[in-house]
Amino acid sequence: MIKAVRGFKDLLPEEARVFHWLEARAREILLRYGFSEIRLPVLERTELFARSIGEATDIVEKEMYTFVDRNGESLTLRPEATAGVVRAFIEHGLHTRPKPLKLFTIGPMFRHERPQKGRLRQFHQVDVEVFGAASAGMDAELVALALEILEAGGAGDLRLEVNSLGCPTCRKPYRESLQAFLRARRDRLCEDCRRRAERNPLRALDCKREECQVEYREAPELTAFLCEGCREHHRAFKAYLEEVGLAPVENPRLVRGLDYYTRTIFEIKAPGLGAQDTVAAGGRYDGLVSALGGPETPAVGFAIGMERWFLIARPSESPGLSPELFIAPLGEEARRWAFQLAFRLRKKGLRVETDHEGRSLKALLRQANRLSAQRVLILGEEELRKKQALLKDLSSGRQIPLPFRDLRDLANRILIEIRF
RNA sequence: GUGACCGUAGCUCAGCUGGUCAGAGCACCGGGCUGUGGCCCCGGGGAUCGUGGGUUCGAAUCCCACCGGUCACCCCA
Repeated sequence: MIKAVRGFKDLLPEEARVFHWLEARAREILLRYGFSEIRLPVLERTELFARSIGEATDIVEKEMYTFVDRNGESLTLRPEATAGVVRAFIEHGLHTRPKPLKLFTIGPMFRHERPQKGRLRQFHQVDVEVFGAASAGMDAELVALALEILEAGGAGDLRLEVNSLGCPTCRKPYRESLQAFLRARRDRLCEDCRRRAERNPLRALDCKREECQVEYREAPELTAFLCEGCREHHRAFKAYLEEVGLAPVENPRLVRGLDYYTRTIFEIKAPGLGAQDTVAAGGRYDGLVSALGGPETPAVGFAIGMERWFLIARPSESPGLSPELFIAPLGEEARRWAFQLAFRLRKKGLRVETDHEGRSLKALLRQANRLSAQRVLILGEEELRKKQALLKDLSSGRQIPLPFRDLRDLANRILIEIRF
């Protein structure tokens, strides 16, 4: 049997319905916040991700679906959405649009990781980006937006963690100081942290090992290195949140797996999700647009992981719509009528089901019942001869005769009977 | 990439000290009710027992490898 590729999952009707409902909640709120949807390709040049996410990140080093196209260029299935949005922003000169420019996109992302709860190789994100807004107010607005979307999906019990990564000016001395600190303790750190110390020292602070965390208690904190501008930005960001009653938890250890972030970063976690408890995460990336060749443009964004959101969602009722009428034809001639009736009635906007397989009346009624059809039109040879069909109400069990002159007339009478 | 646990019908599982062991419930289809659903009763279809090796007279049952699933590490949405 050919099975789905590892980490790639089918969404069966019941799940697809919930996903759809979640997306609808997100779109609704995003439009209210003034965002416009853009749709982007799933495939980009590998170089785009290498340059934006960072060469030395796990994503780029070992998690991308990269292949060489027939014409010899290296392409990659997008592991995240921001790079593509920024690429489109630059490519289409969107910087000429009124600022701030608020965009969102929803779709699949691909990362070759070992699947587990809340982590698939093809997963979906609601990705939200704002270009041309430099101040902390927008950062706070996005946090509020993310929380509102998640809650609209029925997610409760969320924890908001924030931190500031500073800007290149203040991060550089911090990085050096941290690196010196790590090197001094080299032999007491785990293997991973020794590696991180050289490649990406910030990441060491996020280590899960108790032994390492003990060492890091004395580690220099970025907060102490923040420049005046970054310090003020972060203060204002938190103040905005507190003013609307959102309580951010300051987490100086919070870092990002993507190198492009500056200043504000935040994560929204949900207990109960297991090890992968981040449902949404984002931050500011003021340097990325220019780094990719666009005009100097401040930007902030975040992404919600659909699958994780799904796990904590409590969808309110959205049952599939049941048929208003089930036509139960008996015999070849009746089936031809049923086909035509269904065709006409559906065009009139009625939800109609019928059967083409020539099943017994008993089977047809069973099917109608299973579909939760409201009524059944029984149309057999006898009814055709007498020009009188039977319309049965499935909940009461009552059935009434429905006399007719011809097919068109029958369709009209059914419509009247059901609509009025 | 590493580790632990798991892998029998579409689903949930029983069988597993090797010898009618290929079963049950649900679901599906049909019959009882020659043209009337939901309940009940009866019947039917559907499984190379994850795959491939090995041990044995004999393996779903024991061993090995691989594949897949789950969770954790890692990483992240």
